[in-house]
Amino acid sequence: MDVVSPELNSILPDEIMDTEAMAMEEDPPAETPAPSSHSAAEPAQVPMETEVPEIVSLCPATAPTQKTEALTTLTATDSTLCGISAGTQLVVTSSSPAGPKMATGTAAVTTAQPGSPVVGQSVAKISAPFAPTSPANHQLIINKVSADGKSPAAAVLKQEGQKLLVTGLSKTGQPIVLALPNTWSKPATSQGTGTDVKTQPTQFKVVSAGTKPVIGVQAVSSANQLLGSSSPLQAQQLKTVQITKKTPVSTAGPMITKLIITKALNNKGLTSQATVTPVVTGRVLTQSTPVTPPRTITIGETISTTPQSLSSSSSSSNSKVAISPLKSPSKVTVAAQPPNSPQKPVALPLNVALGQQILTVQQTASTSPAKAGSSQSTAQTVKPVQTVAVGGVNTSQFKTIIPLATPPNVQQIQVPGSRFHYVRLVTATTGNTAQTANASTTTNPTTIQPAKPMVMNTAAVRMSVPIVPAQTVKQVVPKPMTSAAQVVSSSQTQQRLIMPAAPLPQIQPNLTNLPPGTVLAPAPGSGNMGYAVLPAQYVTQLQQSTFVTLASSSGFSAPSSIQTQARLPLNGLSPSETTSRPRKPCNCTKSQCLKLYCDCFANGEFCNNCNCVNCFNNLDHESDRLKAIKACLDRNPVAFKPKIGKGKEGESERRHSKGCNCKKSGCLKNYCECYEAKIMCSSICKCVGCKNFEESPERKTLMHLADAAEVRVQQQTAAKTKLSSQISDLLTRTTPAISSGGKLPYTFVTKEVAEATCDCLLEQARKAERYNQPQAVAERLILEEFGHCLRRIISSAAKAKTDCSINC
DNA sequence: GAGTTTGAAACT
DNA sequence: CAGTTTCAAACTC
Repeated sequence: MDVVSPELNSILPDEIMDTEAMAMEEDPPAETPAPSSHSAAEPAQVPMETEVPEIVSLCPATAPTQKTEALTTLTATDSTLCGISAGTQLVVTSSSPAGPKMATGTAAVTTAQPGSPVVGQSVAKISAPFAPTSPANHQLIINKVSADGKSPAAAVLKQEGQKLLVTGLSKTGQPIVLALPNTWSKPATSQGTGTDVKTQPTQFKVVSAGTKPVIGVQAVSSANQLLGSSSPLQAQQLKTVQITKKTPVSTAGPMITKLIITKALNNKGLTSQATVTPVVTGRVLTQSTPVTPPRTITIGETISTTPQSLSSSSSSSNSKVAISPLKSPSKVTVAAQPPNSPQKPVALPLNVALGQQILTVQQTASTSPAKAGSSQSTAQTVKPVQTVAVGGVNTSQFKTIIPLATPPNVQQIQVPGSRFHYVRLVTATTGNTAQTANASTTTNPTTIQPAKPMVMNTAAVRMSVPIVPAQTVKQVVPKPMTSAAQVVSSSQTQQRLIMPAAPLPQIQPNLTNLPPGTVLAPAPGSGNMGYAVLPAQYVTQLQQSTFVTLASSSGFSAPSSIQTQARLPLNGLSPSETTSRPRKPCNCTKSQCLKLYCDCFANGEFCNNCNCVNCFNNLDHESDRLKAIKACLDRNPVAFKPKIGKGKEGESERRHSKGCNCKKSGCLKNYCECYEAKIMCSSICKCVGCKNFEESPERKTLMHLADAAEVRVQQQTAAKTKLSSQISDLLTRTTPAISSGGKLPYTFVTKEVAEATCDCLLEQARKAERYNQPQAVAERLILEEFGHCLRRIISSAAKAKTDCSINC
């Protein structure tokens, strides 16, 4: 992993990216969030995975019905509507004309010129001119932090306005709009504990990824800003919205609640210019597009009222999260319920309804004012964090909603189905926050995991949030899913999020070569922003466990303070995952799976179901793993980049980046990395006696043999399948014999009958051999003979049964 | 399954 | 950078 200094972090809006894509990206993402410049910097369009334009509005709302009201009456002082106080809801709504309208509708429409800030409105309005082209990848990270526990965030917003960053444009120009009401961060109570915490500018980060995994736009300002950027990105859309909300607690100081929504969208097919109609009702922002169905994401904090889902498809239960991989309109509702009273537990129901996938996440967080009060600046507990990784159809769409709790705790969003699987974590830091959070991913809202108080540095903490099986809290109730629907979460394994990456030695980040599992973290005591880069494999591994609950807190001051144990399945001990794990297990014995000898490690994966000994390539040894990654990168900055890449123009499309050095194998065995990758050696190879070239007769012979073997295997498999089917069919047809008390046909397979059958089969084999029949033919003859034998046996059995019934 | 071979990775 | 060692996968028996 890499640890990025806060300074670097601050200047890296798009540090999270696919390394490969980054390498291909020539133009660094514009640091400035200016929409125009950003769009200009965007590379050529790439196919969008999601066609659905989205408008995401984040604002607290207690009920959808209040949205309209908030729209019209929302003022800077209107903290009740969008305030952070308990019961408030953050509603993210995205709708398109084609789809069902949201309950809130579009009360307000604001169209802003590119880069033109919207100021003066108490209601945040976002409208970004998006280029007709849409980015393939979108990642939106919004981090809103109000460190000021004394003054209401609303006041700050009112005066300085909110900052809104809009990034991510659909291929068709569909914008992703994020709107936050001015009162979003406004605390219900303006009480400050008198701490030295100063009002910090509301911070939003929006990162969109196009050809790059993430093309980020980061803007931090106290003034209202409208940042819009259109990026002709292609590929996958990843949206990450992280919202940090601080609710000042009279005694404990501000409490920060973070919500992260990551969404990967497949914008393919969108051709119509998205009509952006950002409506900020103070609670709901809606966007409608002519083509795509509306998508609604509702994130709400509710105190007494259950989170209301605006989507009809979403489950009525607030604890359900439905995610639809389909392009069909979807709604995502996330309700976070911070406690008005720090002493009361806060339930953060997360409702996301997307198509057929339904996820239920119940998150409960409680704050302990006493703890916070005792140590205003240091005590902090990890808020419950939920991560939902959803693999959409064809893995093109994903939506992940992760509510984040305390600032140091960053939750990650997994976006499977995309080559960009990295998650950017933005951490809000308020030096003085104490929070106790419990998180549980369960339909049962009552499940609460007591959070451990943690001492954190005043500095922001970045951490990686790998998802591991939860030992304690996770409770998942499988939802009935349609065949097309994929269950995001599995009840088989409990998982939780852990946040290991605490103060780690800073690693000079090489953004172009971020290794898998890279965590961008600030040095202890500095910086507020954190980034976590997760390897793509994490997604795969995490997909197995949908619900992740961060139930425990970890101290970030020292690695040893990590309280949450990574609970990856022990090697070979997780049968439930074996079926979904295509990768070969490693057998490392001496490397601790922390060197490139280990394929798992080299691929950026955690060891899972491996046969390794003394494995450190897991979350239990996150620190060691990070160090090992750093060491590997020190030796070879591109150590984690794919070895097989594009060759020079005119050469083979795929070639080994370094070339092989084979001496004895002739590059015709799997020892050779080129041969193993099924590519021919190239000019950069240093192999001796290479036979792995186009005209090589040995290679051709080998290939033919391999093809023949493959065909043979397929034939055998087909024959076995057919035979099995026949046997099953025969047994099925003879089932009545069982019910009638008769003997089953196989009872007639006596030793003599078996021997006779074998003789028949052998005779067929000899026959085929005599006539030099191919093996396939011989196998067919044998199988056919076997079928004949079975029929005769069954026939005899039936005859015997008939005779018996007559005689008896 | 044990032992050997092989070449990349790591080390000097 | 070259030579050597280590390592784990590939391969053979």
